Amino acid sequence: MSVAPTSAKPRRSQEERRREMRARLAAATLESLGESGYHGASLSDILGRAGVSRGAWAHHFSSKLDLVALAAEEMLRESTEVALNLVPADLPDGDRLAALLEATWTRFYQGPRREVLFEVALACRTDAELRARLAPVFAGFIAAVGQAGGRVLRLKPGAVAAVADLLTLTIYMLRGMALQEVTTGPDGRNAALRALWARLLGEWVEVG
Amino acid sequence: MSVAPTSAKPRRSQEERRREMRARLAAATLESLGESGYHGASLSDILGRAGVSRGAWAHHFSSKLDLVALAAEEMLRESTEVALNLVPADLPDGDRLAALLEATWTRFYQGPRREVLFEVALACRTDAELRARLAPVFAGFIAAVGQAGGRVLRLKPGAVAAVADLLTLTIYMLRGMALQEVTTGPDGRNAALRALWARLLGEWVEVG
DNA sequence: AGATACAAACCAATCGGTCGGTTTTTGCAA
DNA sequence: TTGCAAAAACCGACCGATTGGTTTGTATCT
Repeated sequence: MSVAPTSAKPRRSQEERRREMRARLAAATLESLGESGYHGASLSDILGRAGVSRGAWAHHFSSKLDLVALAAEEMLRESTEVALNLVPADLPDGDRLAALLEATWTRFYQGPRREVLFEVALACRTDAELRARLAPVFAGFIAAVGQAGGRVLRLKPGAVAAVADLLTLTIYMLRGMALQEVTTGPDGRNAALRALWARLLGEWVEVG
Repeated sequence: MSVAPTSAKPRRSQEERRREMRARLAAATLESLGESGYHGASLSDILGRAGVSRGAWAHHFSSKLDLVALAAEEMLRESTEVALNLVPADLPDGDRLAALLEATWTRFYQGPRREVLFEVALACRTDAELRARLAPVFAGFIAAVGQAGGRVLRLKPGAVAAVADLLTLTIYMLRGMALQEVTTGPDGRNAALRALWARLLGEWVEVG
């Protein structure tokens, strides 16, 4: 009787294996990066989380940096995707500008991704090789945010500033706020500050 | 003939020795942190820069964290001092708000201190002991900036926001801008953005 | 004399990375 | 379809280098 594999015989294809292994390692890397920081995310720690042997890792990656870079690239590319697919129609009526700001905040500057983002960005400063690999992806993300913002926002008549500039200021502001929360923990007053910023911003632009 | 010490006999007092040694180590620590990041600032690297033996270090500090914390504390306290002594009279006439913003930028978010500040702040996230030691000093710095700002800025009639909130938004903005430059290098366009922000801010507050 | 400041050899633990060997999948020839 | 060798996936022991930290001994100051 040629039965189907009973239990321990998944018979996965090599490509399937490869993809799953790399994904598992990348996920564990992000987890370790977020939990222990770039400084504490040792290879042993990552491999332990992923339940992957050293040999397997070596088979798929040429160095630790190679793994970290891939994980960061994947995360950034996903964020870029999200930014590009931002559609104003999804926003509720009423104060749409505030809603947009809030959406941007929760999407990009909250949750475990935020910690990883800061860790990796800062690590790029002192690691030329990592910077070389991630710079284009970072740039792509920034460009996507700018593109989405320019598509969604419209300058009010009489405004004295360009949409792109106001957008950059907004991103800087959110980023500084996020860094604050990374260091000191979440702070409820920041939500009020975002609302305030939306109100100020509303003097110059509107969601269209 | 009891001559004065000819050359290799400085005869420094113990307190003098102690202070100089600790200062030298702290300076080397900041240098290493700025150049190599928290991740790369090893004890060997620091001691090498300072030209200090391992034994001497151990005599003055109980651990690496002890040294790093002291160095960061000193730097933050100095910044706090600077913030507290901020006097609007020093500002030139003309666009005083823009001048104030620019002064804040160059004082706190430019130069080697900035890098160290980010490295240490981020390290605090994943190192509870470091965070415990530096949290009060960080808080003191923030409070000093707020106090100085509140003393220098005056709300214009009809403004809809509190000075403190606008101040916090400004700090967040500068911080996000600084983080950008940390990762991607200095960018001339940011100066124009600061000028723009000063103009927008001028709608609500004035330097008094 | 006694304490403090400093130096250098030394230590276990951990780091990223390598290496020989085993298991699983695959492509091709019989 | 089956047999089988090459290729790819995977494992864990092992490696030299480096980490933060200790220890033992000497010089300098009080």
